[in-house]
Amino acid sequence: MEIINLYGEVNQLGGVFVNGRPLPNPVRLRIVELAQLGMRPCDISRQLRVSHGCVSKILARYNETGSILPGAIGGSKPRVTTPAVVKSIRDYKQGDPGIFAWEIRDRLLSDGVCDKYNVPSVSSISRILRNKIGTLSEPRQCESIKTPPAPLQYGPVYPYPSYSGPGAPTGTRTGSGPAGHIGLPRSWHNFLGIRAFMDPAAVPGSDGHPAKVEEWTSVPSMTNMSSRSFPPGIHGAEKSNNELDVRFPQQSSSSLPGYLSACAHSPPNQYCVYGGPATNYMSTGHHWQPQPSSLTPSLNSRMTPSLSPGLTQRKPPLNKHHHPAHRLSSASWRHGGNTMDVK
DNA sequence: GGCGTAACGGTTGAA
DNA sequence: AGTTCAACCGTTACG
Repeated sequence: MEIINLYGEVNQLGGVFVNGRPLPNPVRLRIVELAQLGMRPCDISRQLRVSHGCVSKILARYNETGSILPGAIGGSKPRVTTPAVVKSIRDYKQGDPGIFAWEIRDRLLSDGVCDKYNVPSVSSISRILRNKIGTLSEPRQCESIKTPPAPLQYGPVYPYPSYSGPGAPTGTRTGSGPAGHIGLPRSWHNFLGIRAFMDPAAVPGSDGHPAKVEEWTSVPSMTNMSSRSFPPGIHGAEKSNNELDVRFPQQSSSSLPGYLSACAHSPPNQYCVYGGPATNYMSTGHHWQPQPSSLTPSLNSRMTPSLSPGLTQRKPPLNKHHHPAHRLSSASWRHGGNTMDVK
């Protein structure tokens, strides 16, 4: 694979990508737009010079979640050290300053504060004691000596408090199955595309979080994409991409509101905020707080127009079977007098 | 030829 | 401060 510069590589189609990093939102948006215009995925792939696997994935995700945004990269599973757990630990510690971490762990279980799936590990408890309750007392040096009576399973800690439903883990992780977009393993994902709809106030927009756009702003040519074609309000998201020499001509007829709503599931510095302040579309900041019914976001309701006030009506989900008449030549095509130059 | 997806190597960020 | 781990990414190759 040819390395064209510090950041970008070139795929087989000649498109530039950054390994390990999501495509810029404008490109993702463009993929969905083109698909909604009836262009076949293979043509989109060629047109945007994005691998068909990626096109397929993005469109599948969009169909699934209603969001064009990438998932949350990095980070860890939702913390098990919820305020309630910390409070309990504090209480235990206050009640018995000499209590050991493993004893706390046992008590969390026996008292029902946690279940076996979300009980913090001993090391986590130790860290809590050290970092959050450190001032209470510190007989901790003994903890490494006083070991639990039996080897406890410190394995994965499970993100969902008291989650013991049918899908409860059987010794492995909870959350989604492999590649699940529904039972998303991290709480961010539980409201993929949902939060911004449900709680516009939770979409702070440009709140000072610096968007990590440096790579893409450096990418020489993300295959000629232009921000012109994106709906108002999304422009903030592609701000950085304006610098790209990208050329997409037509004013997009598809406003595709809500495409970017799912940025709530991305951390503030998440690269998905390519363009920084996408004020009304992107939520920054982590939203680890419990999400009501978050495990089963209604994907059917995700596109409910009423959930996206002020935004134009969502288009229906993409049809998997595009009408042949909508096939577009990859050479050039016109929209509103503008011509898309493929090369 | 088009499409879905596993494998792969990479990035990221909380613990 | 550095490491680990598990999430995600897009590309590639295969069926």
